[in-house]
Amino acid sequence: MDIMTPPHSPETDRFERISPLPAYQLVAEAIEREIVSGHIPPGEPIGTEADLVKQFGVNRSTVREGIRCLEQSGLIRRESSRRLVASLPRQGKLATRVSRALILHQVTFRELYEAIDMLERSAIELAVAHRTDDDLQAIARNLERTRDALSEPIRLAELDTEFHSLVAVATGNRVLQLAREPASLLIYTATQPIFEHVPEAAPRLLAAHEKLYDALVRRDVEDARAWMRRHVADFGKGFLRTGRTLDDPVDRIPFDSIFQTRGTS
Amino acid sequence: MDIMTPPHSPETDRFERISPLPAYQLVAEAIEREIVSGHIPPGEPIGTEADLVKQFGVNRSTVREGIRCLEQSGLIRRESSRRLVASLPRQGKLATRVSRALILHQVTFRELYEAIDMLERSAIELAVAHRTDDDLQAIARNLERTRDALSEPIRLAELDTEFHSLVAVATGNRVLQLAREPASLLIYTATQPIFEHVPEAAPRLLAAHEKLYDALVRRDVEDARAWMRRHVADFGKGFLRTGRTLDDPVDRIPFDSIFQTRGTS
DNA sequence: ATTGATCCGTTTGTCCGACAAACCGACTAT
DNA sequence: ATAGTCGGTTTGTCGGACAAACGGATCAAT
Repeated sequence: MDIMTPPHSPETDRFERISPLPAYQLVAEAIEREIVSGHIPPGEPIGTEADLVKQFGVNRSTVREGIRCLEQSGLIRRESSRRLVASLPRQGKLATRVSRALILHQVTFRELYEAIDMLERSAIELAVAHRTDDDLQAIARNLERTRDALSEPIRLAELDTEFHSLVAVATGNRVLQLAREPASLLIYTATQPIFEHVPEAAPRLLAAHEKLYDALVRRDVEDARAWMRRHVADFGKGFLRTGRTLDDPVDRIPFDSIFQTRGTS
Repeated sequence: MDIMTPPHSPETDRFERISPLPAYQLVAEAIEREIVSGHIPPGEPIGTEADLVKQFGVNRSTVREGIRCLEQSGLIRRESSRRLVASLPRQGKLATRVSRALILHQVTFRELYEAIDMLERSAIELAVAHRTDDDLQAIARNLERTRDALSEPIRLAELDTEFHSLVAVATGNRVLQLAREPASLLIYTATQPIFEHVPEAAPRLLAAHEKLYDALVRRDVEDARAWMRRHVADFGKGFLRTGRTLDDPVDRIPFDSIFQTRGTS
């Protein structure tokens, strides 16, 4: 992994960039600038392809290629396949992208486990500080459903994921939410087999979630962090009991459940 | 922010997706599958446009639109503007995207500050556990350069960013690296003014970095976390002294330093 | 009057064919 | 061996074209 190059290194580039970018990129950048600068607020319609052809004075094919780029980057979205509107990149899509990248880079379960340990303890700490009553209610409902699903591995895995997402929402911190989401997506695929192989996993999960809920109610940071650590450690132990080892790369088996970048959205 | 919908909810979708996706998306997905499944390893060339036209039996325009999508998502890269090759999405590009999204969603400095506090303490903790001698050397070199740049705000901001990136690299954990990078990019823009407005900021930064380095050398987790907390707190105080408040949204002033999604790469 | 069906212009997705410029590799001359 | 030339290849862009889907308006029916 290379280190991020600082945004601008004054010595290295003595001349202006000499490559006139292809027109479709110029189109994309022009529209992009209008959106990120706020001139086109989210929800506002971009013109039709014909409009853009007129405005930019380029061919329709060129406009279309530019649009594809923006569409892919999430800055424009289509309502009803007809209306192209400016849009804020959806966090779910971004997280999905990042997850996929992590898989392709073959990160190990150890990395995933360690990161989640850190991220989830951070999340619960901030959630303790910022949770509202609404957050608590949402989590309580999740606990309710979890109690009813103790014998359904698939449902349990979903509810576990949801629990941690709700905790993240309770932080009121979108930076941390977006930071932890990719890891959360990745671990989902490893969760379900645990409930199938390890009988005590389900009740332990419920117990931990309840303790975490309690800590959130009482705003007890230490307790919250401690239980989250145990909860994540439980996952680690359970994971090992499913026969895999921590140094395996996060694999590419569950593609279809992860790679829903296109589709319903 | 809405809650992440679980990867697959069995009740909701009873029928197959009925909309035959546009051909260019099918092209994109087909190639995407070949890449993520590993059939086309990174670096391997995709065919020319003419090849793809033949293989998919669609028009060249359609192929091109599909290619634009993949290019944008980072699964395809071009060597020499001629050769299209499969590629692993670069973490820098992903992080840039996420940063941009956070700006567009107008996250506040408070969110950014809290998240960084958590993420950086996590990073330093993992770095203490996993750092190699090479990591230490790289950080030592960064300290050296920092000592020489105490009176140059721009350079200091760059070196600070680099320091924390190096710590992240020292974790050996790419999940955490990718989780913290977007926040790191965002804070870079807020760092430089601090060195201009707050005289003691530079020496305090250096002192903190040196203490953190020490803690890494001695593998002292508690010390490392404590100093990181102080270091981040320093940033917070310095930030307030530049006249802004924590509840301002992270603003869109420094576009050009952030939005380098296209260009040199 | 509200509901339902029909019609027409618009917009998108796709195709075809074409051309200039840039690129690549081979070939030639020094 | 190096430099320069040349021709085929590939990309970027263009113009035009058409079917299908969509949206809105008009008209018919309850």
